[in-house]
Amino acid sequence: MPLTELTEIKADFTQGLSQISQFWGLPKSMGAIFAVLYLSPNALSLDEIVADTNFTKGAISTSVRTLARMGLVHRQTKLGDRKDYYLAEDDFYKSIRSILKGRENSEFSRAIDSVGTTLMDLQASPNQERTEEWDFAENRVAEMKSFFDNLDNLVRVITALETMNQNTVQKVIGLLKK
Amino acid sequence: MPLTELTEIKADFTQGLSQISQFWGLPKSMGAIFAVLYLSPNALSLDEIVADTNFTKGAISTSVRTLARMGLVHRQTKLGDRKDYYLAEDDFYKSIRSILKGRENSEFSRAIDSVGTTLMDLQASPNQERTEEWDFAENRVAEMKSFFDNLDNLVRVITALETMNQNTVQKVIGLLKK
DNA sequence: TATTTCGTTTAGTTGCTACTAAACATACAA
DNA sequence: TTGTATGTTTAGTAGCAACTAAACGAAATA
Repeated sequence: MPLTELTEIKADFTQGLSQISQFWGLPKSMGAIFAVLYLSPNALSLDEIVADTNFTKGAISTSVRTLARMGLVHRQTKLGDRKDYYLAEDDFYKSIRSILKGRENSEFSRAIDSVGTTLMDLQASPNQERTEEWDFAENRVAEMKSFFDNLDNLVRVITALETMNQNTVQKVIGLLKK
Repeated sequence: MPLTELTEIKADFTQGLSQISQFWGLPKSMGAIFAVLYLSPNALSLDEIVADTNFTKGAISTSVRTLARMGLVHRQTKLGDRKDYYLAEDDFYKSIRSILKGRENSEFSRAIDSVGTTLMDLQASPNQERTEEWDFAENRVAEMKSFFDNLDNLVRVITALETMNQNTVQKVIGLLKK
């Protein structure tokens, strides 16, 4: 039996995005915030988001700011109004690029870099110290690094795209299908 | 100053993969286990992994099993030997496909599905109940669903690939570059 | 049968992080 | 000035998930 009340449906949708958010290791509140903004025709103030999500103002304040930093929502200000208003980004492809762009600064890239330094450590060894195990490790790490470099390259290209849409994805799919 | 001892270098590498693992919301132990297996020329028993990682047997037991379920490591048994031996998958592209395959069962796809049911709920409304807000929400959710469908399609194609390697990635990059 | 050797399961602990509640800061208005 | 409306920061809490330690089970061996 389908839901009939719009508020019910919205709540359900919000719940769904919260789970997705959680799945990706992000706070549930971020998914919830995005959901209510995404379904709202007009930009919402912080307090309105609070009312729609049942989180506290403090939680919304911080979560909505990181959402804005990720480019998933946009902050608006109206003249003569001290409130901030928030709007959901509705171009998901743009969002993806925006998220990927933030990757350089992250803890993740630092960890990736460590693979590179490990490789350099292994390569820096004088030849007489070489053992089979050493060579094996060096080869393995070299393979991993080239894999990461490949991915990094892919991400770089994607973020550089000025447009990415269904069409782009379709083309990629077509290419992969052979 | 580069590290000189192989054990030091290995420890450093293990540490790096642990962080990466953690970054993706996985237990650090999984990254550590994969690291020691990946650098080992021969398959390792559970106790050997324990010795190399400083985790307890219980933790290794469960983590290595989920790694195996994800297809990132492989369990081996030798005749006349009760021990299990584990080997790291070294084809990362294969690993990616393997991971993506496990996605259908996951909590994630259930959440994705909820977007679809939300859309159906919205579409099931009799026309006289329609409001601007309702229509807006319906359009938005429809857009999101089509985005997810696109992604799903992409993943489906990728998992269906019999081979994926640097070459494939290069082709995709070439296509994206224009 | 008892004993050893392996892997698994369980009960309990720890640590992390999202969240709440409330204090705080800032700007505007009266 | 005091008061009011906003957003931010902080201190504390609660819940969760990874991990430890230890009990358990199962299989081989004696």
